[in-house]
Amino acid sequence: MSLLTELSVLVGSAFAAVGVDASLGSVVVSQRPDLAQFQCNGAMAGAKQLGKPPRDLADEVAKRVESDPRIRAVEVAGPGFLNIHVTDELLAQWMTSTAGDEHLGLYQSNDPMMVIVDYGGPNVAKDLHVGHLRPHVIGESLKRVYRAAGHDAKGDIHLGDFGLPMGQLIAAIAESHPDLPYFDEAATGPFPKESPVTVEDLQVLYPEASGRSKAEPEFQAKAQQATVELQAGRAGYVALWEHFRSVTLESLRAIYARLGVNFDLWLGEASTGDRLEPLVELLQERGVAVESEGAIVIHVTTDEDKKALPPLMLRNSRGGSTYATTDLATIQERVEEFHARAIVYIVDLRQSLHFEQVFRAARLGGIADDSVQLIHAGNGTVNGPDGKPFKTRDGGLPRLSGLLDETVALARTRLDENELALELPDDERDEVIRLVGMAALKYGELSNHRTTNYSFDIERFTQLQGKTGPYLQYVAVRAQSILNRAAEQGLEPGTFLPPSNDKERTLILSLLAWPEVVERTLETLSPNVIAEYTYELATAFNQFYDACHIMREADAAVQASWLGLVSVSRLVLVRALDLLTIEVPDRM
RNA sequence: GCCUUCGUAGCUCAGCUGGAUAGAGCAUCGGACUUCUAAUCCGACGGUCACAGGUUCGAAUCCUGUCGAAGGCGCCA
Repeated sequence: MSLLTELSVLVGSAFAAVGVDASLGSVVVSQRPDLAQFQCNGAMAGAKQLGKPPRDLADEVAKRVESDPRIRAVEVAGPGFLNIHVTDELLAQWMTSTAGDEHLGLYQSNDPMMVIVDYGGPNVAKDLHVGHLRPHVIGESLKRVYRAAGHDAKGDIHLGDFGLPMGQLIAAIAESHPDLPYFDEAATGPFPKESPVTVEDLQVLYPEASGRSKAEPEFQAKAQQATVELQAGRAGYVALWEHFRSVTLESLRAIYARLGVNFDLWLGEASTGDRLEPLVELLQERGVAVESEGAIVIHVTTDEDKKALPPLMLRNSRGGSTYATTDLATIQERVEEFHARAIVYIVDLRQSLHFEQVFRAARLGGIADDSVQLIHAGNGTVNGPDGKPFKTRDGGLPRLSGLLDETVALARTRLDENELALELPDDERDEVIRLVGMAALKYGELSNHRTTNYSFDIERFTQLQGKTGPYLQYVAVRAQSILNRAAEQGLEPGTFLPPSNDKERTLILSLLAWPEVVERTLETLSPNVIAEYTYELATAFNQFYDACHIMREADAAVQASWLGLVSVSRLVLVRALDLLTIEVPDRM
């Protein structure tokens, strides 16, 4: 329950009483704060149903609503807007219940779902680059939002550890180090525990091998052969592949620790290996998968399509699986083993067609029925500050780890320049700088809508003022600082009094809007809704802070109520930032 | 060629699924510190929402077309 729901119920019953649908009574935060706190636009639509002028209907509803003791005033404006003001007492009541609620008013789903959030998808042997930032941060955020709404969400890294690239690596190493035991066809193991290659080696090897594969048909054939044998379970190849996987994961874990990204499942494409054959057979039995031009495909076009979609390639003409196959098998795995009721993919929008094919195939083949939501929550691309695709001077993509270093270094420069946090011990200050850097980066990322192609401008993101991560951390820390100071004087947050000025009212209204913010984030699957909100809340708090000098307040009851406001403001802000994967230091 | 997404202030972006006078940040100009952390707050300037039609009480939002941008289009992932 939230204040908005309570009001919607009230206004809805008034609509029902005059003979139209109660759902017309949906109350939203006013778009004109100068005119009202809340508004309802239902009269315009309802008037059509009743065949009477909207203002007449609005007047009737207003009359019923304004007699309610919780309502201070209702006005009808324009074509039939209901402008609603609630009593200050109601606001105080809601602050009391919000402060006493461990979820701070957030709806907890009464039908919790198992949600698998698939984000990241880094590839074995490839370093993370700037482009990986988006899905990782958005995915981690959405996973937390699902949890905050009472769902059981798991993040799956879905490692790219399958297919031709693996064969290319094996073929390359077979050429450069033919004496290694992994290449003895008869060998069954055990093989050395130590990896023959480091992750750095792989990062050099992979682009080479991939390039050669395109240019040299002979090498390509070897790579394809190795891929097939690896998938068939040749012991030496499997052992070598496991090394690729483990050295890659080790380096990934380090960077995820810095980023604050946590996966619950460390599965990959290859973990579906045992499912591929039976899946293809099953889909053939069901008549969904058919032979075409030497391959096995699933036709996914429907009559409603303007243009035929390419069929999903289940097995290519060489007998190999594609990533469509593994993605389909992964859906099966998630449904059967994890009982997923929603699978959310945070993957580049450019893969839209692929997911459309896979989702349709999953429905057609009965892999996931309609009780399982399949969602491609695609993300846009990252551009450089010039608005063009992000590239380094040599044309490559900047490495993510380097980018993190750069960001933290810039955060340090900012703090140094402004002579901030100088009183902190060195190690604490270092940690603050790290958190400030990460906040800058993540807020810069998440304040954009998920689908936009945004300009990555670290100079702008690390600004300490304006709509940035560091600003939001600062506000939360400032709130904490007041609470600390109050506690030193033995002052505690107390009973919420009805607000006595507009800054206070605005702050309370902002705090009480939090449940709908999370709700809407879940509807749009875009964390920028929360990012936008944190800035609004922070601004409302700062205005309150500016207008109401808490420590200097003479009236002890008012002071205690204000301290309560500070406390809840800080809690909501910190919670909201946590959903954006942003951490707030104790002081800064 | 076909399909998809996008085009909002000088710059970077929001815009709560069709509502009132389209909002922020940055930049520019001006104001507020004997401070509960000024990393703040207040004000000013800045828009034919790419363009043209249409749908209706009402359109940045929905439909059609034009121009422009990015991306995708069976055996890579």
